[in-house]
Amino acid sequence: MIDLKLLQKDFDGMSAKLSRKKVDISLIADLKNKNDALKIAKTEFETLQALQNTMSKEFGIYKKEGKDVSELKAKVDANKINIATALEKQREAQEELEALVMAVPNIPDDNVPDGTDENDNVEIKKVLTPKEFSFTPKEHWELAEQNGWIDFERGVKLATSRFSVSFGMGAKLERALINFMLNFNSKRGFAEVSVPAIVNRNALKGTGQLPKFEDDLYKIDGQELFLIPTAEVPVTNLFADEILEESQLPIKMTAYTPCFRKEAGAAGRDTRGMIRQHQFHKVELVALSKPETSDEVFDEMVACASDILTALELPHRLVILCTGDLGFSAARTVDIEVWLPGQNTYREISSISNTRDFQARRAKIRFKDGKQNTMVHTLNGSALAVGRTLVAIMENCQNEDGSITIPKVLEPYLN
RNA sequence: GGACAGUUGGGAGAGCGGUUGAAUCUACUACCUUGGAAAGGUAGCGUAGGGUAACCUACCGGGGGUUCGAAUCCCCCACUGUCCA
Repeated sequence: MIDLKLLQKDFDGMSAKLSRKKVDISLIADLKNKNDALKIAKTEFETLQALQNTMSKEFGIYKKEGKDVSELKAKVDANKINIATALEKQREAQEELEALVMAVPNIPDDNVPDGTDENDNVEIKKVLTPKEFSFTPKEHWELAEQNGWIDFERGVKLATSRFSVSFGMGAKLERALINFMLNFNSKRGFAEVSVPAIVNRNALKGTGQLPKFEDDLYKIDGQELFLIPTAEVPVTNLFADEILEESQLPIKMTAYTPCFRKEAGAAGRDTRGMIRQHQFHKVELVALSKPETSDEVFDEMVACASDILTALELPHRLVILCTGDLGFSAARTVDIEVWLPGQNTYREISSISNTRDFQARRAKIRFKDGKQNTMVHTLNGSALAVGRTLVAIMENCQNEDGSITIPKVLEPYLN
């Protein structure tokens, strides 16, 4: 959630920044008007309420002293009607404002490049050089089937399209990768947590998936519960509604969870293979930090994810997302794209975001900043998407006969 | 699935329908005391919004109701605990 106080103070500055993210100026103006309207409605209600409170107290005193209350009661009854209308007005204003503000995305950092889509993202650096193949490298689905690692048809049989089943070394590698990544992240100071894969509406509001993106989520029928699209949701919300001690920060966590996405709007994209599945494994990094150190923590997270790929000997590049490609909650995002020789392109394998205080304000995660309470900064990033890592290993480590040479760092995890 | 009990401030734990945002204990912070500490004393100590300020408003699991007035009474829901099937 954006800071409404700041909007009031610096409307022009804020709307200029938000318009970089394609937010309609008229919507921001509307937001400010609604906020002002709410303030007026609130003041009106509170004045009436204060009067009512005073009279009610008098009423009690009158009764005690045995005085006649009929005149006072008439006044109080009359005021009661006014209060009811004022309250109703305030409630309406509140609801209108909330509906609007919950749908406004985060403000991009000043140094995020302008752009309309992923083509305007800016490469920061490349790590490791893709190796030359003396043959035409195959795509991962071909390798996966040839090695008997992944069965796409049986996934469809059990569920529906975009589900798959891993067998043998494919299944083992998934497990190995999860363990390897969790250990790697732990060594970098991210404490391991294990969280529910089902969360309530409130948690999803806290991190920004709701109310705007309900169509992307799997909802449990008849219950206000959803399958998580990412561990970011439960892990970030661990500290919702809490006021942390300054000494606790930064809190750095890592968690493995399955992730579930409807992939609404992705029809026809990546239908083949396991790039885009409805259910996938992911190891996530989440951090809460003081505002002044969140950039530092962000860099640590990017380095952590990138170093995992380096350890796996997978060539990749870092890309900073432009304003048009930035997610709803993010102020700044760096994507890590891994090289896929079969597809002859770099594909996203990790996305690391600093949401500043956007999620913290929604989820009410604060810390004691001297005498006052201040919103923390929340950060999240994949380290890494497991299925896509497996894809990258298959394509990068393939031999001419279709066999795959497993990266050395994984050996301890496969015995 | 059924019955009963509970949900109050960081923790523990009071609270008759009226001046209670809430006793008390504890924790915490500052100061006094001390050579230093302990003990003791004094003061402060929930969150959010509004106001230059005095101060005002809201919040006692969530939602609704009764009442001039609700932490307190009624209804619904959620959660926790105990017992039963």
